[in-house]
Amino acid sequence: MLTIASQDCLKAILQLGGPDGTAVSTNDLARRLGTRPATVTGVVNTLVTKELADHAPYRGVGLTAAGKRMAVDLVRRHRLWEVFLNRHLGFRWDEVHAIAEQLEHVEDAEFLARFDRFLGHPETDPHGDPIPREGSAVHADGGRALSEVPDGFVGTVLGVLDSSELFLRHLNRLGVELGSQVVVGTTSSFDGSKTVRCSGGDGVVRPEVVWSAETCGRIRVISQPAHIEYHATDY
Amino acid sequence: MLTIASQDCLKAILQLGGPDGTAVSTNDLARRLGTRPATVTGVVNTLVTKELADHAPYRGVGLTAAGKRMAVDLVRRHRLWEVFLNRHLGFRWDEVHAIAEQLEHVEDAEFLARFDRFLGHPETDPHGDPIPREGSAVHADGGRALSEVPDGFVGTVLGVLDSSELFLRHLNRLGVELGSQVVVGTTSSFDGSKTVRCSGGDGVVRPEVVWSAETCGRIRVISQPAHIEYHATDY
DNA sequence: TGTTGTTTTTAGGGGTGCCTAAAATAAATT
DNA sequence: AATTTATTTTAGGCACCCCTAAAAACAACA
Repeated sequence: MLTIASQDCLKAILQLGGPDGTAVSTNDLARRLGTRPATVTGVVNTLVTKELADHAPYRGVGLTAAGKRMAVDLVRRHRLWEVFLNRHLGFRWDEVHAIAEQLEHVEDAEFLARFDRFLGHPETDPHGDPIPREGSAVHADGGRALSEVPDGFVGTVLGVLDSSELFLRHLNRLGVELGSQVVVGTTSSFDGSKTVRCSGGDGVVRPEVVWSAETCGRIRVISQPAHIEYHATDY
Repeated sequence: MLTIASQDCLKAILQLGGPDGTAVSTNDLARRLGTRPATVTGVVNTLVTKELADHAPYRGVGLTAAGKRMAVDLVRRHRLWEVFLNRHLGFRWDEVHAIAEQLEHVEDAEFLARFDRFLGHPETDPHGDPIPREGSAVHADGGRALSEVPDGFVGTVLGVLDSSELFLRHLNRLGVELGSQVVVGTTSSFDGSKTVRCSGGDGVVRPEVVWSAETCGRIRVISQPAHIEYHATDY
């Protein structure tokens, strides 16, 4: 049985190291976990003892196979809870993360199996991130960043590359949701910002507005015919 | 913020001390918490420091007003989770307790408010125990033990006075559920056992069987007309 | 009252997770 | 290559929770 601090650390190593398992610095871990580098060293040592992590001093931390399995499972639980919070309790996508943080540490296998069934075996969380199946790895995301698409692009929002509350609240203000249809107008060669026309989840199209390069770089889209109607009143 | 061990201790003091707040011995607490008396003394000291408990050495432990408020809230959360596990995930009443133990420590107020609404503001848990409203005290149970009723009694199972897995599984074997109709035949003056005819939640009546005094003393019933039909095939 | 037996606390020690401050190492710059 | 800067670890403390063993307090009974 791992302590909560250890579990959080495991998950942070996975998330900062990316899918290929790049070694992560204790400094970055400390920032992510809201603690001090010295503390991280301590927690990492306990993980190394349990053979869940590798640690070459001054070279960064990585996960062993067993560690990765546990971390992925933690991500799975976290995202299942996010689905519950969003779909059944009506929390917005910028609110679900913090609460799921508390709930993800429930370990009971039978509970998780039934909970997953109750939710209908969802494939993605409210941010569009894939929910790994039991014992499997996190699969690739699919789609690409909105900042990469050409002018005139028409597609759908699949997910975000930044699930921070700050960014998600920004998207709420812009009216972007998962499944929103987007139509890109032009890109500024000065600052990379784009003019975008976007529909909400209800299909209502908003006037064309400018999205910053920072925003576009964090929105994951897939190209596909959009069902956007242009209303005369928008002009 | 209290640690989980402290919260468990707080709840145990409430439950062992009863509604009137009788002082509880550290020995009893240790048994209930699955730990040692010396450990309990330590945890209780931290609770006293936080002004959540009173402790007169060798005289037992009690709760302050603030401590009781927190303990009742913990009970409330525990029972809400039990309702979810039973109603939405299909766990039996003997299974819900252990899992709810893990879930009850989630503190987020907004989450709890919405969770309660999602469940439809339930009044009792799967064992028939009342769910205290936010900030309120646990109300009295109502009904009486089956061991107290006269021969010929007809009534309904309101709840149990012992929610241990062992006892609940015993009731499953007997086919007793919340809302079961019971008809008492006769009582043995030798060992206090009773002959009882009982219906399941589906209304199907089983043959008359003998329930031990131990069993009868732990089932809470209320007198009311039962809708039990006597089938000839039972004889 | 004194003795016996139970209950409860104190004493001492281990593990984890958190901190700050200082030392050690690595990286960057001159 | 030497020095400066940034990163990371070690060192030393504190709090909490857990244990066992021993001492102290209480309760019951002769």
